[in-house]
Amino acid sequence: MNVEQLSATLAAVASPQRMLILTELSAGRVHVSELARRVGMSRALLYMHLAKLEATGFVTTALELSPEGTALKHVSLAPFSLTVDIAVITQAVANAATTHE
Amino acid sequence: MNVEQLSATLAAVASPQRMLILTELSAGRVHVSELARRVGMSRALLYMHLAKLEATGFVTTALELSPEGTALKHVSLAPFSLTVDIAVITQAVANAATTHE
DNA sequence: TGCAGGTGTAAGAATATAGTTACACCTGTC
DNA sequence: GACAGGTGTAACTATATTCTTACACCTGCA
Repeated sequence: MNVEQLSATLAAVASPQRMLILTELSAGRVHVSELARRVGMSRALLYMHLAKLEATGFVTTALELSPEGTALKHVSLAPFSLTVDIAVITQAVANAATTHE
Repeated sequence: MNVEQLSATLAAVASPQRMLILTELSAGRVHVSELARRVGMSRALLYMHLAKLEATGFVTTALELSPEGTALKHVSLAPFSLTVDIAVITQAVANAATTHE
């Protein structure tokens, strides 16, 4: 984990809106339109937040067909636990930003 | 810890520049101008970053007189360890933003 | 007096993030 | 066909964050 990755990961979760999304998902997976209604935001905006959460591994998505035949994009919470202390940070800084891992 | 506080805390540390500052401070306390030289940024910009780190408790500052009589603002790393998982987030979301703690 | 080396901040520019609106397209049902 | 309810995204606006520049003021010293 380099400093750019750690920063992106922490930034993804450091948002009240995205914390609300994660909380809503903790009860179980939900499709995008329903999730948008529950958290009270437009689908377009939710897509932006989901893109950040998915890119950093906090959620996963799966496009599936409903029994009625319409496509539903299900969003699921991915298990995670982050610990941030000075050792983690110095380690991330030590890894060059250009390093793959 | 409510969602606003948790968000501010995570956002404070979710910055490559501020991670570099914390790493530099892990070797010991440094005064502001010296720290600015070491991390390669202007003092004005460093003050902005330090304000965020101090507001969220990652660093402490102390204004002291040097042996030569000039004032030096020493910056010290505060011990910290954050754990972020879904329980921490749901708990923060459950606490109203207007709640004090 | 004139530097050198500090502290502290205001004001504006540049950039990134967040949010809105509107569109195209799909399936099933009345 | 028209409608309800989905997915997906482009383009734009609004706002927040980051960064630069410039200033005022202080102490010690040649």
